[in-house]
Amino acid sequence: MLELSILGFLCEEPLHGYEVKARILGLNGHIRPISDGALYPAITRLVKAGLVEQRTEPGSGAAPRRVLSLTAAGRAALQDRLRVPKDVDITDGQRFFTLLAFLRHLPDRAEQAAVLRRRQTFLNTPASFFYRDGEPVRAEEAPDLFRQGMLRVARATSTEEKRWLAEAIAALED
Amino acid sequence: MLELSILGFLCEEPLHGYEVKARILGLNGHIRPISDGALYPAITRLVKAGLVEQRTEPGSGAAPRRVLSLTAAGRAALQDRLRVPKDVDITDGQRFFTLLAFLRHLPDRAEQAAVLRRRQTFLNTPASFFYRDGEPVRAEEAPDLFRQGMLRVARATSTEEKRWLAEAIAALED
DNA sequence: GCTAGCATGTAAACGGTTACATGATTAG
DNA sequence: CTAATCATGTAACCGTTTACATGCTAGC
Repeated sequence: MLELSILGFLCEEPLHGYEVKARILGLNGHIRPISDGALYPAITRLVKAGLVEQRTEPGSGAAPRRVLSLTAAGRAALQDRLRVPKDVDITDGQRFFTLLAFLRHLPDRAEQAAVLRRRQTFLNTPASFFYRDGEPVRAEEAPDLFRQGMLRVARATSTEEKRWLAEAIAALED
Repeated sequence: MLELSILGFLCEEPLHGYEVKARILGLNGHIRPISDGALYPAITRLVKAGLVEQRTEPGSGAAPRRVLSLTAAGRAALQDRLRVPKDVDITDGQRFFTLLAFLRHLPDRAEQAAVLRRRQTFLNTPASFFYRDGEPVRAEEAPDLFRQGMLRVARATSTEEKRWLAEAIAALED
């Protein structure tokens, strides 16, 4: 997931590590700022795998920067990860949003639509949230105030997401 | 987080591991079903910490069950985790929802309201989501279809959650 | 005879956080 | 002079996933 974000941002333009961190922060808000201990090892992995190239530049008032850019292999890897997401990436909202953030880098609109349709299918399978004795729980019959809240918020999210998915898929298939 | 769920479910009634797993599945839907490799070690940790007691019963048509129940220390630990959630628990939606699921086990309504208020404060701090150059990005000006979708869904979620929080806090302070 | 569900567990690998470490520049 | 921001990195630890392992019962 972190690797996907790094590849995604580098696909737009070359950046140094610190900038990547700032971009990720801007995308997520300050929910879960990414830590250095995750970021720099991830970059090193991508460089070793030949997906990212680096050249060192004098830093603007600080340590020298490692300016990173995507290689051809890196671009291909990014597109693969977007095209063939793992099931987890489709079922976990958090991950799916990260995927969405970079889905524009998939060149083919049909392939973009296919990813959205996978998510749509998941959201439409029953039992994707909050079941009790095999039956979906309605907000009114939730055992307490707090679970009622969970249900309300979950329902609002899912409703809006389904609406958007339908519109977006239609638009991609214009 | 897993430990919180285990403590939370055991607070309602004694259960064996397999049942706990089923409850967690019912709460999350089949998004991220919890794995055995996470569940059983977590139970063992809680037993070692004296928060959970176990007695073995013959299984209904299967291996013998370890029936788990909360100790007094376990109940206290659950309430502590609910009362004094870490910042992560408040800022991460996923974690906050898990917390909500068991918040009814906090005996004091004022303390329940305090937890909700912490979440409310977080949701109202600017920059909690999707910023660019220090400015919040509006859905219309998002760079592409997909990020527009992210924003729409995020906004719908946050709107509904804020509305519910306001109502719930008011209700708790009746 | 086989599959599905019940029920428990372990070991390796992975991805991430936390804490530690360094050092330079700029603004108050 | 001190805090914030820029900029990079390592090491220990932690919780989780994935894969492996076992074995019983009920229904097809």
